[in-house]
Amino acid sequence: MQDELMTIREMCDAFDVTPRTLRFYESRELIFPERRGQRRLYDRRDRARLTLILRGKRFGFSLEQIRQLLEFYEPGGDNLHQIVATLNIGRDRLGDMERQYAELGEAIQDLKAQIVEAEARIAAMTRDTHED
Amino acid sequence: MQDELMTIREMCDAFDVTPRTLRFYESRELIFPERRGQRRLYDRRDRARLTLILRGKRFGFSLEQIRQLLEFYEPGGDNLHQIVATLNIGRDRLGDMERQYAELGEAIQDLKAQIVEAEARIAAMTRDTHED
DNA sequence: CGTCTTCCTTACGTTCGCGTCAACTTGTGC
DNA sequence: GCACAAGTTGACGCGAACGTAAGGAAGACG
Repeated sequence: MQDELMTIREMCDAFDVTPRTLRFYESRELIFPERRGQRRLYDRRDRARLTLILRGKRFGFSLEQIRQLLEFYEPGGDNLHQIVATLNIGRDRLGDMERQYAELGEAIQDLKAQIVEAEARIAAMTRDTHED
Repeated sequence: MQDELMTIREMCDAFDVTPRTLRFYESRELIFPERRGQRRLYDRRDRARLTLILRGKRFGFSLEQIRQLLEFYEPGGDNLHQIVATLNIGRDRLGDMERQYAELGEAIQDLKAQIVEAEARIAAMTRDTHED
């Protein structure tokens, strides 16, 4: 059961990133591809993690924040203290994301209002032009 | 009508940024405070722009993207072509933000599910411990 | 066997967003 | 008048997130 292993190039093509980026994420302990000799091989789990990494980046999270989130998505520690700790990290991140979600909603409303206004200005200008 | 002018220090205290940050934003043409002699003085408009800047940063936008957004929030050009151009920039950003909003919503749901799962694991562990 | 391609490591370079001095001007109180 | 606080302009520094070039290993192919 090879679990759909992919080479670094296949990963780059699939996710639109460079090899350098994948190696960099690995150096920061965000992904842990297998090694067949020297070569890296990425499985389903690595792809899932990379998806979350790129998503997190789009939200403006740092790689370190994302690393903590990933840690949360994978069981990790086996003792209660560890699990509670990562749970709290998850809750913190959730709080961040919910705040950001709410704020983004407002920003979208503001921007929409501005767009409507701009459209009105354009309508007025073209109307004036045609009535000239 | 002084329009509530504030010094750089008052701005820093109000927005929790450093003077360096405000001067840096100015160098990147994000804000344009008046000058009384050498000293900078910030009015209501500058504060509104700074609010949008800090908000944009929280969303992970670059200062350049934010600059374009700000350009959109202020009339700017007086000819039709200019206005249409900035309108399109605004629409692009709106699209970005709406995509991000939707994705963030999903991410929040995912994370919530993970948290519930982690809570269940903790409940099971403590129950086992107490039943020992 | 040599060559080609793909990957590897090492390491220095780059951009963004400021932090951190250093040295100078400018009101402000005493 | 003179110290002092607040502000100013360079200029260099720094961490994050990669880009990029140099040199080497390793399997595939004719």
